[in-house]
Amino acid sequence: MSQTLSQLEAFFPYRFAVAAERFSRNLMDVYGKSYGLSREEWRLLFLLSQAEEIASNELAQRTTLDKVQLSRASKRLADKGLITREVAANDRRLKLYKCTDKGRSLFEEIKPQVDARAHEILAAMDGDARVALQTGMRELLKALDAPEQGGEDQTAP
Amino acid sequence: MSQTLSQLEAFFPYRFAVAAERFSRNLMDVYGKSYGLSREEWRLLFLLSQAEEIASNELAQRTTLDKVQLSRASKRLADKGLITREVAANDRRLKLYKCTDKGRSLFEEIKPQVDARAHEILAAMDGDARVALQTGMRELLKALDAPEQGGEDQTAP
DNA sequence: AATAGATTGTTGCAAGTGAAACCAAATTGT
DNA sequence: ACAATTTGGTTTCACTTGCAACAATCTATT
Repeated sequence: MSQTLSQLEAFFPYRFAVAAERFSRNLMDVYGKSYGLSREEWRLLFLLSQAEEIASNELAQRTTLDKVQLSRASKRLADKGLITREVAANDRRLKLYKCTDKGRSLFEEIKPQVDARAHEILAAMDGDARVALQTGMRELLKALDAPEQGGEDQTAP
Repeated sequence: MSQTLSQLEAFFPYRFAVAAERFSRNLMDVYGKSYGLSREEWRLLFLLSQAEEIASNELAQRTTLDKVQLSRASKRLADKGLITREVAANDRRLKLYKCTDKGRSLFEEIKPQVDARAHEILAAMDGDARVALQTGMRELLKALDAPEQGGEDQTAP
């Protein structure tokens, strides 16, 4: 039964990365294969479908997308007619992103399927383990957000 | 303090992916920036540094690397002189991978640094949260490994 | 033994990605 | 008001990645 794991398989960072990879890929199958959205496009559409209008500088803070990814993903979404992007009137460097009706309705179509798939995976877990995972993840995110408690940059400028 | 999260930020799969991405990137900084190894190369070196000799078909099972990734990563590692790969005598389609002394000593040099970085991040978490994360992750991996309880493949062959 | 089929590793090509360069617009300092 | 710096978005270039075709080798069927 309990076959011994290789040291790599026992290595927590590896297990973490593998789990995340599989989980993510599982969901990508839903919005990717069927609807041709990349992960960045999906995230952006997700965000925009809820807000009326978001400026690019706001997005940069709220997402893990850097400006290059944002530029490319938004261009593709705009080409597909799912969002619009127009230059802001007050600051013409910025762009204002809006979800079109088409984009919003596509999101409404996809979202339940993604939820279902995620739920399907998590439902296979024990209830206690599920909450453990969620609380653990929340704390990990805090730890990753924390100001790198000193050990980050040893080189002087 | 507790600013309301956007629905995307509250979406568990998103949080999971972000956490994994940051965590992984943090470690990649160690073996990547300083030693020029890709994640696949690092994993392969990790695995090979422990075993005497591994055949490619074994590797396919034990890793998340598909055959293309394996071919490319192993070629690069071989070019750097960190591993050797020779065709198996009994089945000349297969290849046998071995870690060279150079590869093993490089691994021994990097591994503690990766451990240290991982520990540094996890140490910023509360102890309870840390074990919660680990048990949750273990159960999630089980759930992901599980025979996809029905909903996976609806297309008949 | 010979052909058909399956398995394995590599390669070619198109699409994607990251880092740096680049251009446009705004802000600051003089 | 003008030049210098800063900020934001796009583009370019080199490199990686995923998918599919490919060649090489083994297995099975006749």
